[in-house]
Amino acid sequence: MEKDTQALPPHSPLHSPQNNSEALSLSPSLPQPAAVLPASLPSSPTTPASYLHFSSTPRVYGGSHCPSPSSVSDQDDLTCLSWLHQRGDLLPLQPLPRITTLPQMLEPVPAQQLPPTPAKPPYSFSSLIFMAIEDSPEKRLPVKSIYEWIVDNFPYYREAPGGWRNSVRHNLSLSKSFQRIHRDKSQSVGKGSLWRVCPEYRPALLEVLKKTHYCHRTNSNLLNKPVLLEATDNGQNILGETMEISDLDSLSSNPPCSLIPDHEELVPMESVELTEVAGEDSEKDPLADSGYIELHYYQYQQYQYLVLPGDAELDLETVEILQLDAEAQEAAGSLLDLAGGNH
DNA sequence: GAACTCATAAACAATA
DNA sequence: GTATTGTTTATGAGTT
Repeated sequence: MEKDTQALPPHSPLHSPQNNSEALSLSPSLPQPAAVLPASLPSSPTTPASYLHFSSTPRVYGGSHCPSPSSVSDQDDLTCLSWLHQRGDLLPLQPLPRITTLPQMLEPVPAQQLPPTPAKPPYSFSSLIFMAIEDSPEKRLPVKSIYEWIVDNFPYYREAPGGWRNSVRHNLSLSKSFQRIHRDKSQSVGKGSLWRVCPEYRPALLEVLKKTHYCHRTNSNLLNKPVLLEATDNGQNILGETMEISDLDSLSSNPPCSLIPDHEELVPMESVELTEVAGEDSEKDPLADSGYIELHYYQYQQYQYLVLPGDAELDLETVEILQLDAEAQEAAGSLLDLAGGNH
């Protein structure tokens, strides 16, 4: 309540809802970021409740979560994507360089507009399989585990007709991107083979994944079908356990704002060091040294919210710029070597 | 309109 | 015998 308003700077720009989709459609359908955000996040000293409206978590990847090659076996290569299912909408971004104003609240949104059923993820089966395999510690999975990963991360498939499993198998068999590995008989548990991502097709799969992600940023239709709500029954449980924005009463009485970036307040990002983004928080983020930032998008009613921890706040245009820059870096192979495949 | 990608369905064989 | 896995073919929708 109180903290909500105090988190919003008085000079925050006002934006129209119709622009919202373009600005916020970064991730229409995301793997569930359950347990990504610490429950203490909402009580961040600098952004008490601003995360409700527009903030993000400067989490970084490449640390303990995705170990460096020097410290891990070859099964944990640099291209670890294990953040995919548990970190919500991660974009390969630069550290957040600046703090901008927060958008202000506009008119309330009727709760009736909430999507009744989980939305189908925008990702192709190839992408889903790719994510599933990459998210496994061994970088290889049996079909059954691929099913489970998809169901766990995309609630749509929990209730979807079983035909999608056929599609998964169809993709595995047909796509050159995936290789079947015969299980060691001595270690074989269950039937079937293991599947892995063919290294030479890995960059392409990543590219597709990125494009899908990127493309749907501007697909307003998908804004109302956030996977973040898929697992909830009433659609009001924003992010479930990860959200401590549990005060939905305050939400209804203090409706969210539309999240349109302030074009006027963008600040050059190159002037900020990563360490600044990590903040002064005493708690060391294990992901703190990668070039990545984790963005959490939450859906409340028809709006999406980007959550930043601590005092990091930015507008979505900044996010976009950051992402573009990150992609440039990525292309240069400087960030997690995303497209580099196995080395 | 053609080519292409993708999703879906179905049939069938192999395997645990 | 059953369920699962893997392969193949076919079809239609959507996109380029």
